[in-house]
Amino acid sequence: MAKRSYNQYCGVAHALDLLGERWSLVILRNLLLGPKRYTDLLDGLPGIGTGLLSQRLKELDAAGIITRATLPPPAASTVYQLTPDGEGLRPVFHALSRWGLPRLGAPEPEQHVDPELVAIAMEARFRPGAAGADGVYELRTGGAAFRFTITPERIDFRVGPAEAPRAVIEADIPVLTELANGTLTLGAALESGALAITGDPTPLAAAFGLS
Amino acid sequence: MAKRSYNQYCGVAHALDLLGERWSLVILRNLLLGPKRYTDLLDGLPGIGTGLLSQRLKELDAAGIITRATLPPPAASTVYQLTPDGEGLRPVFHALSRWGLPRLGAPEPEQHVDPELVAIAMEARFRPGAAGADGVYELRTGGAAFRFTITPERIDFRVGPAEAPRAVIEADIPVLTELANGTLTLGAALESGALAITGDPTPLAAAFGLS
DNA sequence: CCGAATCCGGCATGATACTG
DNA sequence: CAGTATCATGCCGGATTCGG
Repeated sequence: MAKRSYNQYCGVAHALDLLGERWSLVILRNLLLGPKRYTDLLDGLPGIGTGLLSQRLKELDAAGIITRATLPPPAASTVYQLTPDGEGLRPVFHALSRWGLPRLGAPEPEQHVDPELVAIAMEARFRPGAAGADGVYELRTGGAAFRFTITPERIDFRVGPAEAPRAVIEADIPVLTELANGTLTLGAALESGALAITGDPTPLAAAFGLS
Repeated sequence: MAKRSYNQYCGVAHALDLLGERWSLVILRNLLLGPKRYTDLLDGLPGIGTGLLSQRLKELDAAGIITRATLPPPAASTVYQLTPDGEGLRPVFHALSRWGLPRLGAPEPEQHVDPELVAIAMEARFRPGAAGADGVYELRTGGAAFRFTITPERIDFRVGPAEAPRAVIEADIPVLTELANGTLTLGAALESGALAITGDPTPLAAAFGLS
């Protein structure tokens, strides 16, 4: 039985044929910060059901968007990660995040709140071309730490702390969300104590277009 | 009964809560070139089924992404159109088109081929910032004509011919698709006669990053 | 414990028929 | 033209089970 398709000669429709099924894009979003194991994916996707996750991973693998890899011993566990084709989806996620974030209010009780998701929102907020912002930084939020590297054209977030970061930025998840959103200025967040930066805030303000 | 949701505090997930159901994004894509009637949407979405189209239009209306409008007499027919929030989705479609187009081969027999869809691919291909490309142009393909207006930051496609365009570009749909894709150069297309431009091709080459 | 496969009730989808 | 009603089918979500 053939996969269902929109059957249109159109880049958008074809993208949605590959990515538009329920959970597909959300799974890929969770792979943006690096490889993940099956169980990690399950934990980050409340409600998915193991069978459907398994099926989606197979479809995305068959489409060349993700690969299954086996970590070297002693870890020896299998992980899923984006292929270069999958990495090419980053602009799609940035656009979705920039559109969706302003419509997201305060976290509701039943909502799953995850530090990785706000890291992705920050990645989407990044504006290339800021001068003098290059370097490695650290973001701490919701009990997690991320290391991010800025170059003039690119930003790269990874899970885990940074060594000798140029600056460390720390705030809770809703504050960072409002910041990524443009609802809250950097100045106001620093002044109220909702956000702390150790090191020089100037390059960060430039890289994220914050005032 | 509550709509189903990914229940995550994340801009991407929230966007997909509003847009991720089957057909939603494809319907919105078909509104990118201007308002459409119910039947026009049905014709452009083979396989949707009238009930589902009706339901999706209601959902998108309730979410503030589209509006229902009644044309002034004597037309007096109701059309659906993007709200400003819906217009804000353009970057999402551009990103999806740019990702999906390279994976789209030649049109297959069962695929629905539509001139509007290639116009959207051209819109997605547009690179802002080209100097000296401002003006009104016409695109003719697949039996349809489009008028597009270029400013330094923006391009705007509309259905229908242009008056006194600065240039007219004409080719069939697969050729334009390959061009939007980068698979075919402007030079090669002109030389082979697959594409014709009346007027000056230089500003078009600049605006679309074509060689 | 990790990484699934299987089964099942319920809802979403797709096609057709029908109505204001 | 612009939808609603109905119905068969298949997809989704949840629980359970099973092999490494």
